[in-house]
Amino acid sequence: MRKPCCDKQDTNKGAWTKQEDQKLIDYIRSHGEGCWRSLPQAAGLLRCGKSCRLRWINYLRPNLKRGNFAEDEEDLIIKLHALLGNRWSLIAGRLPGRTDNEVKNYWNSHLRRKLINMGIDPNNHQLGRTIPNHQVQHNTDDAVSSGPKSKACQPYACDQFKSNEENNDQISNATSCLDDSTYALPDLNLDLTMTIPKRQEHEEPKTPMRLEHTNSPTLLLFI
DNA sequence: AATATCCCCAACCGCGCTGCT
DNA sequence: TAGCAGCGCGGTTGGGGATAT
Repeated sequence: MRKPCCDKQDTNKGAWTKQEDQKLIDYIRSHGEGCWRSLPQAAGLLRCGKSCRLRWINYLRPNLKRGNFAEDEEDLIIKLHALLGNRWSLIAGRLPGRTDNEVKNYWNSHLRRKLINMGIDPNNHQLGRTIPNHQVQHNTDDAVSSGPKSKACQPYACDQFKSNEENNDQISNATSCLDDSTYALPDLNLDLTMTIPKRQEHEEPKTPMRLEHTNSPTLLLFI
């Protein structure tokens, strides 16, 4: 049995107060991010470290964009979701000032519905068709080296989409508002190079993560 | 104006990954 | 190599505001 991340009896839960926010901001300004487990005590907060980290990353961090997503941000999220599935942190990494939580919430509350209304299955980015098994071999877990976490979403099968596009009038209608010329993966010209903001000088450079996608360019993610 | 329902989003929870001993 | 601690991620929840009746 895993130990809880903190002694929950002594921690506040729920919405953060302005005083708590200020304590967290002050502490991180003078000591920097990190050591989340010991941070609450050091900062005089009755919160668990996880809660502090989340509050900082999702709300208090400087340079966060608040408010509505621009149209180009929406398009980018849809395209990246088609490629990466529910890898919200990777998707958010391509949207300056946006957090994974924000992107995830926006997807679930707006973009999912938008795709559904357009007749597109938001889980696999297909146009309302069941995907034959042999055409979804290159799923997210195969394409992106990571653990067994991803279970909700099949990435976009570009060859399937192309064949649909040739034969189905519905498709051009449904995808028109997504800018057809860029929505189809083979033409997608996304630079998905990702860099770690702060790498210590003594650290070895990480090996790029290779995303291989049938009929699509190889993508390298430096993480 | 009051009540019900819907929807958004901040926050929580559990689990996997990584690094250290 | 195993065990542990800490961090990060994705899924889920619930409070509260917005909207409908």
